[in-house]
Amino acid sequence: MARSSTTSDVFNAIAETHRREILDTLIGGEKAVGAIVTDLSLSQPQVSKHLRVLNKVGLVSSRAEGRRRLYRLEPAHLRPFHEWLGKYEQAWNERLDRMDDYLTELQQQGGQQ
Amino acid sequence: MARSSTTSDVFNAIAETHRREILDTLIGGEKAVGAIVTDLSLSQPQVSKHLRVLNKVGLVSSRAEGRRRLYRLEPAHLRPFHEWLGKYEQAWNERLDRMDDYLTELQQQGGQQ
DNA sequence: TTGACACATACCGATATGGGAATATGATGC
DNA sequence: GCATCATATTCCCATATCGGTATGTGTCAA
Repeated sequence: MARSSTTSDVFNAIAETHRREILDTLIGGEKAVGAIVTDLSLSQPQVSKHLRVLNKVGLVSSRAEGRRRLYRLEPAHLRPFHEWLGKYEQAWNERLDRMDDYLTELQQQGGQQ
Repeated sequence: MARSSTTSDVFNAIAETHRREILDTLIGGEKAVGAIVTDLSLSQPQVSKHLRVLNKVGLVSSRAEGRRRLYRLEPAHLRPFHEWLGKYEQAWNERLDRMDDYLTELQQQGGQQ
């Protein structure tokens, strides 16, 4: 059965490292598929497929320019994340003291590497 | 091969609907496994396994109390997600005008249902 | 029309995942 | 020790997903 709710929801869309990288590279602005391919050193079909997923959930949109296809970020569709995360802000603040532990932990990890 | 980076990162952990529900139900405070099972109408092994994943990425912690095991939320570990989202705030603001389109879209969807 | 270029799709194999059923572990009370 | 309760773990199957390779589709130039 695997991941019950299929890839067509936003949370699954960003679960993939490569897809997040694609989104990251689009922060700068519109980009053609080929540009993403060279930027991230991924295969062309790989990129096309990931873009398809991102497009399905609305995180990117595309427009044709000649024989190229320009993709752009649609940050408004990051909204579900903001809203979901918002629910945790209170709990977050209530246990802000624990944050220190976490940061220390991070530093230790960084030092170990 | 499937999901290349395995379930051991926060993004994958929150990609699952049931895991998000479990996190949601823990916002109120510590809860025993059995309580989660009845609250969400999931099977006990299902809950245990999801908790295991959430625990691995640090989103929850557990403590034993008698023969029960109480899980609590560790919101500080949502930080990677929070930071990732932060990168998009600028792009977000730059294209705040598009937000209107999105909201309109939402309203239309709501009206159609 | 033909060929090159840019991208999308289809098909396939390997792998990982979620869920169910059964069982193991561990604590409690008798 | 023994039975019971609460939870964790194991085994198994069905399915989804990622990536590669090959091919389709559409656009431009000559």
